[in-house]
Parts: sequence; structure tokens; C-alpha cells
Amino acid sequence: MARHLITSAIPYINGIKHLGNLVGSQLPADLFARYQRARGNEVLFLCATDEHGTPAELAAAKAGQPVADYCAEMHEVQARIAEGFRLSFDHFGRSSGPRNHALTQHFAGRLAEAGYIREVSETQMFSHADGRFLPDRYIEGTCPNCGFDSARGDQCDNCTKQLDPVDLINPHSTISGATDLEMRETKHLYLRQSAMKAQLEEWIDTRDGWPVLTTSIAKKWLNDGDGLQDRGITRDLDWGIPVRKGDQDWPGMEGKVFYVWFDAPIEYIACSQEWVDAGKGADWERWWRTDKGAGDVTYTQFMGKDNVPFHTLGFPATILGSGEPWKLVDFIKSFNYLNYEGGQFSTSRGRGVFMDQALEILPADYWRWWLLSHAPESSDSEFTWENFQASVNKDLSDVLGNFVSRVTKFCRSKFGEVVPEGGSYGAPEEALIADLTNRLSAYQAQMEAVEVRKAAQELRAIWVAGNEYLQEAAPWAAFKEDPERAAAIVRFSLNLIPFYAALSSPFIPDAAEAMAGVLPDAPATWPEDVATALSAVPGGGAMVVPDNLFRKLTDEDVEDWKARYAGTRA
RNA sequence: GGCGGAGUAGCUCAGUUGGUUAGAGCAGCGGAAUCAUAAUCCGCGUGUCGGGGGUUCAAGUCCCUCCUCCGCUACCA
Repeated sequence: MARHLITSAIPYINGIKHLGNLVGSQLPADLFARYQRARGNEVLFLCATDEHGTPAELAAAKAGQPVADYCAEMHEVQARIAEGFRLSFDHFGRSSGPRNHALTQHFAGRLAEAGYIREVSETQMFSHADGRFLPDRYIEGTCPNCGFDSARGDQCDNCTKQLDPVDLINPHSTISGATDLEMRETKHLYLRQSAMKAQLEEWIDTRDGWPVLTTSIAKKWLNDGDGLQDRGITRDLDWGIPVRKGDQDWPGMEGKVFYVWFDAPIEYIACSQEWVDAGKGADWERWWRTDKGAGDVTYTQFMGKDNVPFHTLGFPATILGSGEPWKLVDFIKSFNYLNYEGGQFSTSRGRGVFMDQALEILPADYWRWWLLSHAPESSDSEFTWENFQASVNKDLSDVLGNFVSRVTKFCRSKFGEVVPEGGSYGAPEEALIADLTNRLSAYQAQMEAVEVRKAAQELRAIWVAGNEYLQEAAPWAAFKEDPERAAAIVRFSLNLIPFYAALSSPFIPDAAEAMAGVLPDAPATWPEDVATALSAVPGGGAMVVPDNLFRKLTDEDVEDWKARYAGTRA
């Protein structure tokens, strides 16, 4: 039995994510996790909320809450929505938890001992009114280059010139508007990624079959300009993991916390400890320590392209630099962005459909199917309501839902609510078995390769094959001349339904469950052999006619939703 | 500016290391069937493969150049 460790990029705590965020990491990760479990493999699927950093502090302040309370509340909100989408995390953790505190401090200590940490004194903008150092993006002023009056401290949005906050004319804090800013000296820790460049590059170069998107981004960071740069891993904030060297104080670093991007990936490991703490598992080290049983683990990460540098370079640098036998990622599946009706999803402007809104409109399966079958793998892709309506109606209602409906209702009207007896399978059935055997192995190959869209296409073709067979076998015609033959056709067709349930379950788990209920006696296992699966329930077995699996989306629905999510979410 | 991704049928997209008449789904047109959520099945595609140039017996697939869109650009995460 293979063992799969699967992680999704951890969503930031600052609000509810939109469909683009969902399809970029959590959803495909869930697809893969469900598939591997269905194949009988051992899976540990982890995700968490990413809770540190300035935006979390500001969001909490805006909500009038202590940041810890805000994060706790938003974590619950995200956890409930994840359940709504049927995201099957073995544990949904929190990067602010005590396990991550200890582990992050541990890694920092190991890195320091190994000589991979250096201290850097630098000057940064301090705002007296805000009582904090301001990240460059939170400072605005007039661009010295073009005169644009809302240039940010890192870059002018008007002329695209890269800036330093001290260059700005009349700089002010975008948090409070305060202008009493001063440059203050502060000391920070830098992770010496540059010292590990050769090691990281060798590792990247020897990865086989990684998506171009993943390796090209990694290589770019490795070789851009002067090569891989050292990275600051501490910040002058209150909310975060206090800078400590393992369990020791870190002289000179009092009052500082680790940078969120340092501690967030470590949460992948800490999350497995939380999983044990929650009583869901007994041993996290056999997933993460190659010296303690993780040698046979295959580790797959899922993320949007903006997260790739941190997962290909930053986190591996942390792991390799520690000198300890931690499990490194085996495969990084990265995604491009999903656009919304000709533009970008926008969290700040409320443009597009957010996860909570999506579930208010339709059950998870509709979204899961559309998003996964249109996952932005090779390039950015686009959500339009027209496409959503057409795909969902055609694929789910017409091809799959209607197949289940026509078979079960025909059976009920001619043979009653039971799997009909009599007759035997012949050439048409054998032909379909042969076809499905090929398609099943193609489907499995795409799933193993994490080719999400291609897997969806293959699954759809498997659904279509059932309709083709039924149309050709025409039990409604056979029934008039040869009821025994019609019985065999219907029996075969009914057995296709639990077969479809098993194959479809990674994509549309709720509908799969409903399909599995049609023949309660069918084994709820992955069909290793098609012929066996399609004769699993013999004549006389129970048959339950289900409600329609999916409803059709009307033009009125679509018009309504399109107007509702055009922008300005409250 | 630099780097990366993309530009293939009305729409969404496949097209491995260059090799027979460039493919799929949707939409559209024609037909069959009538069990079913007016669902299904069959048939029908000459598209300057973004423009131009080049290498080659052969290029959507390699090289050069130009155009357009998108992303990233390291203190938002």
C-alpha cells in the first residue's frame, strides 16, 4: 500500500477565499487525496489557516477584535466552508498554534547552528501614530519619478518604477494616514538561501516530470539578477511567533516575530502534530522523518503560482539547512489563476464568487465539477456564468444525472424496484467492458499524474459510454420482443451506476454517494476489474430509484447570479 | 525594463522527443430513438495553428524577429 502525504497551500486568515483560490490548491489537493484513498492507499491530507502577518493585524483591528480572537473566529468560518465543499482534510490546522511556535523556533535554532542565519541591521519606516514599522506597501506618497500621488513604497503603480519608501515625497501611512514617519534602525535575521543555491538548484534540476510552471518559476528565482537572495525571516510585529533559537532566547531579537512566510510552510509539519494532538492519528513522524518511517512516503504539494518560490526554495532551504532528515516534497503541482468574467477575481473589490456565496447558490458538486474540469493548469483560465451553466447542465445533468434517471426509472416501470433477473450478457456488454477497461486505465493514469482537466475529460467520456451503450442496446425496444434480453441490459446498466459512483467520487463526492445508494448491495470499492464490477449485483438485488442527481441551471438563474456578483461585495 | 506563461475551429481547450489529410467537448446544422431531468445517440469542421523570416525531405512542434494578453519582479501574503 502506497503512502501519500498531501498538502494544500494554506489559505490566509484574512477573509473568505474566492473560487480562484479554491481551484488553485485546496480543491485539486482534495481530488488527489480522495483518489488515493479510493485506491486503497494510505493518505495524510493536511491544510491549515495561515494566520500571521500585518494583514491579519489590520483585519482584526478593522473588525474591532483582538487579533487572536479574530483569527480563531475566521479559522472556524474557513473550516465550515471547507466542510461545505467536502474538502477531506485529515486535519485543518492553524499556523498560530503552539506546535508551530515550537517547531518554527526549532528550525530557526538549527539553521543558526548550521550557520545559515545572519543578522542584518537595516533602517525601516516607523510610524509613531500606528506604533509600528510599516511594510513598504503600507506607505504611500508622491512618486519622485512621475509625480503620481498614490505611489506605494515599493513601486509606483503609475510609472511602474521600483521605489524605496525614503524616495517618496510626502510619505504617509495608508493605515492611519499619519505623516510622522521616521527611518529607524532595526535588526533582522536573514536566511542565507544564497549559501544553499547550488544545493537547491541541483535538487530542482533532478526533479522529474514537474510542471513547467513550477520549475520555471524556481529557476527564475535561482538565477535572476545576482542569483538567489538571502531572505529576511523576522519582522517587527506583535502578532506572530516570537523569535527564539530553539527553546533559548535570541539576544537582540526581543520583541520580534518570525516572518509569516518562514513559519507558514513549517505548519505543514506542525499540522501533522496537531492531527495527533486531536486524537486523529498516532504517529506524525512516520510521515515526516525519513529516519522514522517516512522513507516510503510520496509527498505532493498543491498551490497557486504565487506560492511556488516559497515551496521550491524557501521551505526546502529551511529543511535542508536544518541538517535533519525531514521529508522533502516529491511533486509540486502548481496552478495559474482563474479569472472572472473577463477580469480578475478581486478580494478587495468583491468581484467574483466567494466560497461562502458559492455554497449559498448551489451544492458543492456543481462547483467542484466545473472548477476541476476547467482547472487553470496550462495557463490562466476564465470563469463565465454561461460556460458554467453549459458545462454543468450538459455534463452533470444531461450526461450523468439523466443516465442514472433513465436507467432506474425504466427498470422501475418494467421490472419494479429490484435488479431484474434473467437473460445474459452478450457482445454489446463485452464491448463496453473492453472500452471501459481502456478508459479506466487512462483515467487512473491521468489521476496518478495529477492531470486534473484530462482526468475530468476521461471521466466524462466514461459517463458518455454508458449512454452510448444504452442507446444501442435499447432495452425499451428489446422489452417488446425479448423481455429476458431487456432484463440483462437493465441489470448491466444498473451495475454501471455504482461503478460510476466509485470513479466519480473524487470529483463529486455527494452525487457519488447518491449513486452508490441505487444498488445498496454493490461493494463500495474501487473497480479493479471492470467485468467483475459490472456483474457485482445479480438479479434479485435491491434497487432504489434516487431523486434527480442534479438540477438544470436556467437562464434566469444565471442572469440573477451574474448581476449579484459583479462587484462591491459588502 | 527584466523574467516567465499564453496566443490552435464561434466558445473552452488537447496537441509527448518535428513525420501520414491539425483533434476533443460545447454551440450550430441534419438524422435516429422515445427509457429519461425536451434528456440521449449517430453524422457534418478547408481553421492564414498571432504576423513575418529561417533551418529541414518534413514545423502548430526547432531558431530569429515583431505584435497582443496575463502573471511575477523578492518588505502584502
